[in-house]
Formats: sequence, C-alpha cells, structure tokens
Amino acid sequence: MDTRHMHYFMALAETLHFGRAAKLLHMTQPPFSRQIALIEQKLGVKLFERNSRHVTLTPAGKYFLDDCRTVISQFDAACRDVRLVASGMKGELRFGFMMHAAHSVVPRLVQRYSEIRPDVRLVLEERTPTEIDDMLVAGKLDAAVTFAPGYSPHLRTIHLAREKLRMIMRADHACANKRMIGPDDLCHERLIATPTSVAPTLRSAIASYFAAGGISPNFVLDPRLQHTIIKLVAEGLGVALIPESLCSMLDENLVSKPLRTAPTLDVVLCAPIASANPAVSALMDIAAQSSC
Amino acid sequence: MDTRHMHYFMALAETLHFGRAAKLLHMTQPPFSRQIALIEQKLGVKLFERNSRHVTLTPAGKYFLDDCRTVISQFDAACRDVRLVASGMKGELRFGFMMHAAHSVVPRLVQRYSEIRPDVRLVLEERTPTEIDDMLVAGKLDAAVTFAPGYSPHLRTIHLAREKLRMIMRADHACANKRMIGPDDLCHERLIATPTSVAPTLRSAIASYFAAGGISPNFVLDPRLQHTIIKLVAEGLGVALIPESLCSMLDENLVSKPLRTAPTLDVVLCAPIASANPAVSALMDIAAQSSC
DNA sequence: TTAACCAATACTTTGAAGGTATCAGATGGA
DNA sequence: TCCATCTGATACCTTCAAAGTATTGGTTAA
Repeated sequence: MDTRHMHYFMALAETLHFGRAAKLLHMTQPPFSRQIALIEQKLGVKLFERNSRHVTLTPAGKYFLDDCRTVISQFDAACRDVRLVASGMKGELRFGFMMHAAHSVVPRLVQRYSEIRPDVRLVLEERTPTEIDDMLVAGKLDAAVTFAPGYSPHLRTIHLAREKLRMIMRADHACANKRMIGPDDLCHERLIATPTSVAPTLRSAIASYFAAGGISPNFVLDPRLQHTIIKLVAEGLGVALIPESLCSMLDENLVSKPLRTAPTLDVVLCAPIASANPAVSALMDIAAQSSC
Repeated sequence: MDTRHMHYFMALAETLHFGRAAKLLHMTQPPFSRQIALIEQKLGVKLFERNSRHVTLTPAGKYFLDDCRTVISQFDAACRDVRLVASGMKGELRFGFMMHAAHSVVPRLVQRYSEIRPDVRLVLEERTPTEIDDMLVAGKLDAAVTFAPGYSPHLRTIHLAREKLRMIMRADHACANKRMIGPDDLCHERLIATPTSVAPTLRSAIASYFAAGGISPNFVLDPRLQHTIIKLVAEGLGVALIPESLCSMLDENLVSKPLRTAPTLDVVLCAPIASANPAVSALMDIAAQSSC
C-alpha cells in the first residue's frame, strides 16, 4: 500500500464511477480497475460493492475514506512543511543570551523576530557568557547574545550595543556623593565581580581598568550571577563594576556612579558561520538592521 | 513522494549510514542512494549533510523525520483499522428501538454488545415501529428492536421476548379492584391506543382481542407516544391496553390488571438479511444466545 | 430486442526502481 | 607520504509493476 493507492481509492470513492475516476487521475479505466482490485486484495477487504452498473462503498470503505483523507492531508502537510523549514519560515531556533542582555537588547530582538517568523519556535536559554560560548561551539545553540568574545573564526558576530561600566555601592558609602569615580577612588575597595570562568570579557575589562590606573584590584568575592553581586553589594560586603543597563533596576539603598574613562563592553549577536539552521539568517538580518 | 520514500528517508535518518540503511530495507546501497537523492530533488530540500565519511540530518531533515513518523504510523493504523471494520470489530452500528423495548431488552442487549465490541460506536435511535420499518428498508438503520412485523422477506428476525398486554386505568375506575379483566368488561370503555400508522402490530393485536370477544372497540384518542397514552389515562380520559413491561413504571394513581386470554406481542431484533455492515452479526449472535 | 453503458479481462508496452561493477573522496595507520 | 579501507556516487544493465489498447460480458433503458 502507498499513498498513490489511497489516491486511487479516494477518486473512486468520491466519483463512484471507474471511468470518471480514472479520468480524474489522467489514466485509462482498465489499469485503474486493476489497481482498485489490487488494493482490495492487499488489504484483504472489500471496499466497494459493484456490478456493471453501480458502484457503492461498503461500510469498511466509508471508514477507510475518512482515514485516507486525514492521512493524505497530513502527508501533504509534511511535504509542504519541510520546504518551509528549509527556507527558515518554520522550525526551531535555540537562542541563548546572558543575563546582562535580558533587559535591554534581547526583548526587542525576540519580539521583532517572532513577528516576521511566527512559525519558528524560539527556545530561549539564559546562560553565562562562558556557557554560551561552549554551547555555540557544540551546536547546542543556533545564536546567542553575549559580550564580544575573543575573536572566534567560526562565529559571525553583529554588534548590538556598547555598554559602559558603572560603579555600584551602598548609599552610605564614602563615594556615594561623588559625581564621578576614578581608579584612585577604588584602590582600597573590596571588589565583587564574576569570575573569569563565567564572564571572561567582563572580568578582564575590569582588570584592565585597574591596570591602566596602576592599581592592583582587590577581588574579594566571585559570585556567578549578576543578581548575587548586587545583593552582596547591598549587604555591604564590597562594591562592584557592572554594565550601565543593569543600573536602572537597583534597589533604593544602592547608588551607581559613572567611571572616569569608563571601560566599555560590546554586546553582540553571534551565530556559527556554518550554521545549518536556516531560521538564523532572519535573526541576523534584524540585528544588522537595528545596529545601523 | 510516497510512503515508500518516507521509509527510505526514515531508514537513513535513523542509521545515518547508506549501506546499513539499504540493508535494513533489503536492498543494495546504490539504488538506495539514488532514491535518497531523488527524494531531496522532488522536495527541493537538502535533508542530509554528507561526505564520503559522515552523514548527518539537516534541521529540515530533523523536522521531516518527526512528521514522517506520525504520518507513517497513521497510515499503518488506517490500513489496520479497515480490516477491523471489515471484520466487524470496529466501526459504527445504527441501532433503532421502539420506546416499548427501551426498559426491558434494549439495555441488556446494548450492554452485552459494547462489552464484546468496544470499538463499535453504537448510534441509538428511539423511533416508532413504523419509522423503524421504513429506516430498515431505507438502510438508515443496521438493526432494530421492534414488534414482530408482518413477515418481511428482506429482514432476518430473532425473537427476544413475548409480551402480554395488560389493561391500565385510574385507581378510582370501576374495574380497579377486579382480579382480572375480560373483553366484556371493556365493551363500553373509552379506549386510548397508538394509531395503526405508528404501531400497526400493537394496534391490530388490540383490535383482534376485541373482535375475538365479539365487541367492537371504542377508540377515542390516538396519541403517537406510549408516554402520552399513560398520561391521558391518568387524566381520566379513558383506559388503555399496554405491554406488561411498561406497567412497572406507572404512577400510583394508576393500576394495571391482567387480561383473560391476553393478547401477546413478540419483541424481535431484526436486521436486513443483506446487511453490508459486518458489525451486525455479533449483535444477532448475542440476541440468538439470550433468546435460547 | 437492441443500443448504450460500464466494469472486467487479455495482451502489449513502458519506465521507474533495483542490481552489478566501478569510481572517487576521506580517513587512519605504517 | 603512501596505502589500505571505508563509504557514498555514478554508469550501465535488468526486471517487474503499472499503464495503454482492444475486447468481452453483463446490465439497463428505450
């Protein structure tokens, strides 16, 4: 049995006339009759009552007709959908992003993408920059928003935003009423920052800032999550340098201050150059447009 | 495209090896490779990335694999089910019955049938005996429980029960305290009975009873429904002769009395002899067993 | 009784799909 | 670097399933 046989059966079931059904299928009546007989033989079921004058469906035939219709329509849909998937109009896109971008570029990007690709299921994964790098390499992500990494030849990157770092501290901190902070203000501060193993770009930007000021930083705590850093600063355990887009959502007992010659970080969208997923390109297009 | 092509695709998608996939399908590798190429060409979609060493699914291929699995399983189910329908294990049975049998033989019959044929959908239709006759002839019912009709050569009938008629009247009726009623008690009574057009067998049984007693009956009302007859008797508009199985559910202000030489009616299950619906035979078998 | 219609049968033809032999690219060990 | 080996692709041949043509046989309606 084959879908072709189902089409033969359906044509006869709908016309109840061998000649006309054969014509619908652009063939002559005798081979058509033989195919119908063959179908009944293979299924071991009589689908039609017929004499040389009338053709009618048996109850089994009626039931089979319904089934055939659903099977054929699903079959056709599968063949249609695979083309849509190949063209990137349908399918799945595994999209990673670091927490630092969750409140700025990611929502805009996701929104615009799902408008133009409503049939692509977006699988959102919030991960640390290091995890994102690993997953991109391992092919577990199709695209991701992260800090511009040490340049990787396998990745295509599109610049999305440039973030300055700001210093955050408790409102009762000695520097809380200064307009601007310089490296010299920081030389004796206890610093809280994500470790290199989690966000190397961020960590090294902070380290470089201190190095440029001729100061060796005093890192006292290395929590994995931005959220934890802010919490620890609020507890009075130290100060931190964080991206400015995260400063808008600080508690009232914390203040943020701009840094003189502030270090900057580039937020980029990146995807494997050889990405096999055709749903990626539209995302890159959106990012390219909005970055201009 | 055909289901066979889907099977080829699925074999390769699951083994990711042309030679092994071909072997699974009991064929050699070269024609198998050609079929895969043909599938991709017909769909216009690359389903596999491959070099002479490794074969992998493209995202479109992954998606298509899922779709193929559901399509193929539905396809196979359709071919299996049509056999079940033809054998009477699955499908639909349009089952008619008259209200007079709704409380006696029908529930038992329906219950036992749906135990042994759980996959046959029973479409129950409560109709008058005349409607049942017409629907059986027109092929709108597969089987029905009704009073034994004037013998029809197209119907196979199986005896289910024999019902005596009893007289019903209001509790304050003159005959209400008699032990038994004879034709002579009925000669001046106003009679309520379903018309010949609705239940000919029942009507003629009543008429014959009077004729045998040398009395001409005085039919005053001819409602279509048994329910209405009982209501009208309760209103004091006359008396009625009804099947004994209906007497158990009378209101308390009504009484039923046995008739001397009571007329009897046969309740039968009948179905067209040339019924095309294979689900019928099991019903007839049940009826034949329980009637013994 | 005949003409018309329609499905089934007999026989021929064709082409899609399978088989065999071989090639060509990739990989890993000597 | 070279060779053995593995694996998918190509070229060519073969076969059989399915389509076509011609005809039969049974049914219906004029």
